[in-house]
Amino acid sequence: MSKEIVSRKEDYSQWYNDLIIKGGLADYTAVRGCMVIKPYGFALWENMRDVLDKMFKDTGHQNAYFPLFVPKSLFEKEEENAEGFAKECAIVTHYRLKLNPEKKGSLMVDPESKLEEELIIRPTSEAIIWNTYKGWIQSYRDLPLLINQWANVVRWEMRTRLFLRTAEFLWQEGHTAHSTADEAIAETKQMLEVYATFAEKYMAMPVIKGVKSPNERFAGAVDTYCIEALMQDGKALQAGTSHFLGQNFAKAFDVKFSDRENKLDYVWATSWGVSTRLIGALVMAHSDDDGLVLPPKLAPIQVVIIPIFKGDEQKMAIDEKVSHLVKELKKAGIKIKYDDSENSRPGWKFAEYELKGVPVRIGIGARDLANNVVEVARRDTKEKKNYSMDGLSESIISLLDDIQSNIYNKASTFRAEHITKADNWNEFVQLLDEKTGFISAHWDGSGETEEKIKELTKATIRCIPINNEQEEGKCILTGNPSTQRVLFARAY
RNA sequence: CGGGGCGUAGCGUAGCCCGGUUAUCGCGCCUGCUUUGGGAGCAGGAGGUCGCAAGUUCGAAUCUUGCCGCCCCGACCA
Repeated sequence: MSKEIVSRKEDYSQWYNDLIIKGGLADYTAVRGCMVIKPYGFALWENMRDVLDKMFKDTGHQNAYFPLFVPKSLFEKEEENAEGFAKECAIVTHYRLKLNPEKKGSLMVDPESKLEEELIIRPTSEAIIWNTYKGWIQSYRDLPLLINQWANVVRWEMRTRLFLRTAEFLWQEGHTAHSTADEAIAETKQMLEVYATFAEKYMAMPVIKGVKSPNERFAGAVDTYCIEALMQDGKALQAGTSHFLGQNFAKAFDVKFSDRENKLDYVWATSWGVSTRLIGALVMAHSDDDGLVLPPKLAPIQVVIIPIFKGDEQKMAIDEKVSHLVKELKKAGIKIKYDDSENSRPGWKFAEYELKGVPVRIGIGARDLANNVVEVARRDTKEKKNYSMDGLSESIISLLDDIQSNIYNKASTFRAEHITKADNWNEFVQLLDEKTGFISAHWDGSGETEEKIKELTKATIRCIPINNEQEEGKCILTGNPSTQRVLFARAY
């Protein structure tokens, strides 16, 4: 019973923490603001990573790796970017410790070891990468340069939250260089599509594709494209970003190329990334009061088999039958676990795998052997049904597909119900407070108005949706003329 | 850095206001038996610098002061 989780309605934050800690994904550590990702959580990340990595490679990208440390002089070259991250950097100033003469058994920073130049632990890698690209790019023949890196980064946030905002997190960051603005913009949009496809097809999480307002734009970008997801508490979550960087970094790092006419020009850049935050999004998008609900396409365990038996004789008969089933299901490409551990009883296992979000559970006992059936329980609806053992792999595959689309549809319905139009200020505030979710409203396009709305309501412009419908209207706050609605929400 | 709260076994906690035997209870853990189709039952057992330091006192988990750490709310943010 110690593993019971707090209900979502009672305490949303506690519910979220319980899901992650008791579901076995991650835990806090001794390090401030950092977490340890446990094997089950990491297996989930690996599955996500594998899918994304393949999508990147299918769109012509290659992986590489750049240093963790960024010398301060490089870091500060692109001013806007440096300023944007200045307040959340971890900095290496020394390289050696020594015994503390005043306190036996303790160490102190050796003042003699002060670095001539401080090293910034990357909060993002544009600086170190563009400094490297300078040496790689001379001609249009070297372009486009399409590189991705899987790495960890550090952002010294004031307040942290498992997966959503930790001091250190894992991510991928793509950094590309192009000979024309159009090509770079096309790349930015292409990667946004990749992210959206991943979120919807694999995470079963509907997202809105859009462009950030100038206030919310990535420091150093010309345009920031994003995918925005909606969580079950009605708050929005930025799930991925793709930036068109213009020539800002090329100019800051002096990266020029000769075009076909032998004219020198700065290259055009993009960067794009998603992080372990996606795990937080996944957790919040689908889970319920019984625990995690993981989409079959990403679940580390898709099917768990639990034997129910009295005595060794029954156990052996079940083992024998299950070994054939496991072989059959594995052959069909299903990630399966047979939990025949005798340390815990069936009821405990049922609850445990529900907590862990395993999409399908198969129960098998002496009774089932006699009838040539298994009991199949699906995590999303908690429905239980007997399935014939004959052709089990086919029926399980179609069940997994069904679960995948069911949880997508559920999230999709929820989101559709939580995008609401507001046409005046009172309505806007009331919707934010009572209905939550995305509010579609007119905005006069000014940064001050956006800032003011944020101050008054804590809502920010999540994005201006791509291919947004143009419509005459009046700004929700100022009444100034507006040409389109944008999406507001309170966000993580 | 501002406002609030908390630190007692691996986890969650009672006791603190009003100082007094051997620090409470639940989960978990260990041993044994019985169990096993929705988080098992019984019996026995192990496990504690009561966050740290100083002070008051015959006596401190409890009172005082200082420090440290954590959580929540705000500013910041993928």
